Amino acid sequence: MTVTLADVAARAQVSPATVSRVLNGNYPVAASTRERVLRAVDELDYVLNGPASALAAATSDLVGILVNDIADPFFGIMASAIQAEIGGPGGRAGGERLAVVCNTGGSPERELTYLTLLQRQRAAAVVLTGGAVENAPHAAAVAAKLRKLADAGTRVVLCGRPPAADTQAIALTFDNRGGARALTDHLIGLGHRRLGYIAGPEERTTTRHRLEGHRAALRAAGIEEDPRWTVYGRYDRRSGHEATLELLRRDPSLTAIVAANDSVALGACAALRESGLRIPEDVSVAGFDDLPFSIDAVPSLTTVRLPLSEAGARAGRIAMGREEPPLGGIASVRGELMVRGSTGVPRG
Amino acid sequence: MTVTLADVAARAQVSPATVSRVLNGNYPVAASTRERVLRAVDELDYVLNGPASALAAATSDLVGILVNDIADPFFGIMASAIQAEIGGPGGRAGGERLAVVCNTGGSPERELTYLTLLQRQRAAAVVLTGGAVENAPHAAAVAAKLRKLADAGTRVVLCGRPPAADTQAIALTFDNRGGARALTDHLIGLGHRRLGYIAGPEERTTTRHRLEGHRAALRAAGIEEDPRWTVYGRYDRRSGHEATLELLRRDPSLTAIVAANDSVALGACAALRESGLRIPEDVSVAGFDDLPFSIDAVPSLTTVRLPLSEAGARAGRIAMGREEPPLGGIASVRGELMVRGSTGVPRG
DNA sequence: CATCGTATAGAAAGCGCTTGCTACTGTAGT
DNA sequence: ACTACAGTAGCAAGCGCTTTCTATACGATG
Repeated sequence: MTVTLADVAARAQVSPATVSRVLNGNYPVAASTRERVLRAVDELDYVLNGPASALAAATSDLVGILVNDIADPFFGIMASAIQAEIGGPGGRAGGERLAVVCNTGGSPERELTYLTLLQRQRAAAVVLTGGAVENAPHAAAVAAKLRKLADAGTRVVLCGRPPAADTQAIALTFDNRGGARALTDHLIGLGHRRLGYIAGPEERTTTRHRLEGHRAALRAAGIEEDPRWTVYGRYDRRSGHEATLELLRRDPSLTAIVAANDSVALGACAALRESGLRIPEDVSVAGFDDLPFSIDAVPSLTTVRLPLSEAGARAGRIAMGREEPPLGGIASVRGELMVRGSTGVPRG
Repeated sequence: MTVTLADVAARAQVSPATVSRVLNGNYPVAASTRERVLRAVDELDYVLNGPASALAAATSDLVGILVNDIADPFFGIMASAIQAEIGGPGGRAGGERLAVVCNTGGSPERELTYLTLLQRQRAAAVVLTGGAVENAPHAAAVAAKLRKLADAGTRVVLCGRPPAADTQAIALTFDNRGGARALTDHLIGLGHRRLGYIAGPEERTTTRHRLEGHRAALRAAGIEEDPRWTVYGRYDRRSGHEATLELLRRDPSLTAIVAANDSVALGACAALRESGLRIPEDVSVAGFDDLPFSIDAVPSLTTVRLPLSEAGARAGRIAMGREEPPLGGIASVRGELMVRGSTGVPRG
């Protein structure tokens, strides 16, 4: 029923081996033969059987991209950049690789499941994006899985994620600590002394690093932090909204709110506005990531720009072996402070 | 080197056939045997070889999701919902399916390439999202490909995309015409008579349908449209920004601007503000889709809410055969007008 | 006690492709 | 003219799994 290599071979009057070689182009085939084969392929409308080919060759042209939340532009932008580098030419079988993004939803189990599924498919490469979960057993399980993938010849790259110990995985990490430090330094420079902080989920590395940067800035300025000033939440606007109301309840005298990311900051802005507070006259707000919509917020959002596209593109190239990995396999990517309208000198 | 089924079989003292049956669970195996096999699997840390299994069984557990732009939350949200329905239990091999999203970047060629790649992998199902390109040869090529996929047993579902002729593909389309009509009716009801329209890329069905709805509303109200009132662009904020400046140049007397989607509307808002115009006092602005950030815009955006998650979930379920397709294989999903702060009665 | 049905396990034939090796040309080197 | 050797093409052995068909063992049945 379905057309196979053998059918093509018969039609082109050559052996299956020859057809395979024409298709994979890694063995000398006379021009006339090649043309005859290609014509047969065309006439029969032949499509290579991926699984069969992967089985025989012991490799596949699948590349996996793991993201925490595909509905979040933060990941969407990175995934897009990674995929753009991978989809291109340079591979087997006509240079096409199937770059697929897998949505873990931030769940450690799903992350592991997807890794297994990719291992099962004998993926050519895997790129993991986003912060990791700080949970020893899970981290160990992931590390073990990555090691196994690497052993099986799968290239592993981490993008915007801390290095995994005992793994040959290349890591491109964002300097979340440094960015957060710069951001809070900016606020302190404006004169703020009472700053609320809306953190992400407590168990994620990204959350911890950003919070650490924030606290380092406070400490450096000799500001003693009130435990009430930190609220943990999720990385979405809803969380920012709720957390802001909570912060306001705990300490109405706050003059600035630093959010875990831009979406959270937007939610915070909404909550402040509903509470009758002006931004930045009454309360300054800062975000993180500099997603596209941040500049359109009113007032536009002061934030830390992360080179999502650039980092993703680089990760993609490394995954394809088209760019040298950084020395030591680890590179830190810095963010850039973007001072805009949502931060100003505190009232009084 | 790598552990195979045979290794597991040897360790468990059973035949490979038995191991396979334990793993696939579709054949009676004595409890004691099953347990012995599972222990061996565990001890050897065995991972099924996907390609081999797909080859032998002539099916795979891969499900493809095609999106136009993964960095756009519109697609991210849909993809997330689809994937959530697919990743779950219910399939072969432990109920795990690899739901992968493929980013076409809106390019017809890439769309076709991905479809071929998925066909090559013998995907279990394919979900295509987003508007199609209105280009006869390409539409025919896609339809042909979809037909072939269906013939090979791949379930094909279109989500937020017009039905494909001569294809058994199930289609869940958004009622873009109706939504746009309601939106412009609302504006006209407020008293607007001079409305600018920022359309998406001219060749997409979504663009055309929304524009048609808009024009139908104008016609029904007896408003004669000035050709200068329509500008085509892309579906991003930048485009909205540029197009707005262009519209303002062409006709400074416009009192309302209807955008192709929310991102475009946000760009329009920014441009208006930069031009010293107030929203909605001087100019009203309306979007489409009701993405999460739209409610946080200042003023919050009047728009048409599309049930992205619901439609995606349904498409996912249909793709998995867990829900009956709609009668006739086609269903139209309606949007809901969300009247918010960005629209008001025109000045004067 | 012979017969049968049922539950469970194994043997073995592929699934469609890749690739190491062998075989056959024709041309170049001596 | 004879060997040597590129340049091509074919043979055939798998890759690791699924599945049909067959075999065995048992308890139930007449």
